[in-house]
Order: sequence, then structure tokens, then C-alpha cells
Amino acid sequence: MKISTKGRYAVRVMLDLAANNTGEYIKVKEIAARQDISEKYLEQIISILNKAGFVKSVRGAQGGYRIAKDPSNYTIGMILRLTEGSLNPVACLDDEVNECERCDTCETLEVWKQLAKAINDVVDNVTIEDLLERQQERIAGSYSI
Amino acid sequence: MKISTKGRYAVRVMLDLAANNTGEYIKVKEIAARQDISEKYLEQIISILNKAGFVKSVRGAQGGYRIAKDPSNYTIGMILRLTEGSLNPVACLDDEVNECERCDTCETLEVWKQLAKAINDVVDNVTIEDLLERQQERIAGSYSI
DNA sequence: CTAAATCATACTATATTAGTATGAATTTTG
DNA sequence: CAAAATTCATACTAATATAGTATGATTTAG
Repeated sequence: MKISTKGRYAVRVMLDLAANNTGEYIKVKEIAARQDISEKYLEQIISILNKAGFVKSVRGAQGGYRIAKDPSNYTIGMILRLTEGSLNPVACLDDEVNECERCDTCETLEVWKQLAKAINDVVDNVTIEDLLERQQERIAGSYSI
Repeated sequence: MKISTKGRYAVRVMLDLAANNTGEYIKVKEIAARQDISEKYLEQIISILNKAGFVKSVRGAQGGYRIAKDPSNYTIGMILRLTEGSLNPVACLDDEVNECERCDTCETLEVWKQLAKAINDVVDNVTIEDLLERQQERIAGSYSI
């Protein structure tokens, strides 16, 4: 029941791109340094975000990435599902075609459904913008003291 | 973010023992047959439940297992945490000693905390008794039609 | 004593995780 | 134009987790 580094890093990348967005393209190297993540691993992760259109890229020297739309468009759930796959706690909930013949009489399935709903309710109701705002409040707060 | 077979089977074993509880001891072989789970694998799982005192065992011929207390005493959360380990979505939440130095400024941590709470709220509020009742209602319903 | 059961532990095959490594393709810049 | 800087694509690897199997010791009823 753990979220892997792939998913967690992807969220941090999106937040990093949002926080450092000036319209310019940001290099993987910079993000990796700021976030303390392996450059090469980050390349793979950001490539997933790129293919999904969550970020835009420019190749070649002075190339890089920027967040595609406003941070309010990206929920944590979208990013996690993209990178981690389904957030459902059991495979039975993943596809319409359940291979399990027990589903009809499976009392536990209801619990997993409840659990899936609870998980989705959280991750689908926090956006990168929310995280960005909290971050900015935190920074503002740290100066005023 | 999946619950493994170990945890899911453990819940099913507890429900099976609750549903078939007559005070007699029930053999692994019977549970395995009813639940369609490998006997040997089930032995390992029920052994965890036994060591934790969730079930009682009698060794030797005519031995077996029975649920230790009333089914209302066992939440899904207890069983999953015992067999799966922590249900926290990230390791940062697992021990007091966070190895991560980013925690102070980690905006994502708040989301993971919310997620952990949501998960715990579900699994800690469903007991084996609840599942048992639903099962009995279902069976009663299927007869009356 | 024997059969039936739990108990304990070692082993195995597969998949996943968390990266590294290599190099091609593209674009700016000197 | 050449070199450097960058993304893009893919293959590889080490470590760990998952989902069991296998072997056999221990215990108890009959």
C-alpha cells in the first residue's frame, strides 16, 4: 500500500515546474538538483508527464520543460494514476472484466470499494495549485518571523 | 497501492472462521477449500494471525483454528496492518524518525497524511462482525427470492 | 503406534522498484 | 559548420517484494 518514488517524484516535479514557472523552459538538471533526484531517473518520469501532455518540452541546447496548463488543472490523483497506474487497493476494481468469480458473494469487495472511494476523494481534490499556495504561504510565513 | 494477497486472504480467513464458528476447531484444509486458497500459503498466513492472538490453535489430529474473540473485536485495519505492515502511503509517515530532511518543507507530506487518515478511517471502522452480518443478510435474501 | 494436524523454515519463480548506462536526435551557440 | 547542451529512447541491473512450494519436525487423538 505504498506509493512508489515514481509517483511521488512526479508530483514533486509538477510542483517544481509550477513553482519555478516563468514561461521559460526548465532543464531536468535543475529540477533534479533542486529536488535531489537522480537526473536520469527524473528524465524517465518527466517523459511520462510529457507524453501525457502534462508538461511541454523543447529539445536541444537551452531546451527543457514547463508545465503545460495552469497548476489548478492537475490533481494529485491525475499525476499518480498516470505514473503509478490505478490507485485501487485491489485488482478486482481495476477492470470491468473481473476474473474473480467470487465477486458476487465477496463481502470484502465492499470494503475495497469504500477504500478506493476514500483514496480517490483525497487525491482528486488536491491540485498542484493547492500545494503551490501552501508552499508560498509557508515561505511568506518564514520571512515574517 | 495494492493490498497483497496476504492481507486480503487474512481478512477472508478471519471472516471464514467467524462465519463457521461453532466453538469447534477448524482445519486449514477446510478453510483453504472453502476460500480456494493454497493450503500451505494459508498456513503461513494463519500462523501470523495465531501469533498475534487473533485466532487460537490446537495442534495434532482433530486440531485446527478458531477465532479468538468475538468478530466485533477485529477491524479490517487490525488484520491488514498485522499482515501487510503499515497502511501509510509513504514511508515518511511510518516511523517517528524521519530520515527525510525535506519533511519540514515538503508540501506533499500533507497530502499523504490526509490520505493515510482517509485510509485508516475506512479500515478501522469495519469489523469482521460487519462483514459477517452483510454475508448473512445476503444469504437470507437469496433464499427469500 | 499411526495418522492427522499444526508449526517452522528454507527454497523458488516472477514481478516490481529504483535506478544506471548507452547512445541517438535535436537545437543553440561559438 | 562543429561542438556543446539538451531531450528522447531503450536496454540493462541490483535489490526487494510477492506468492507461493517443499520439506520436515512437533504434537495429539484414536
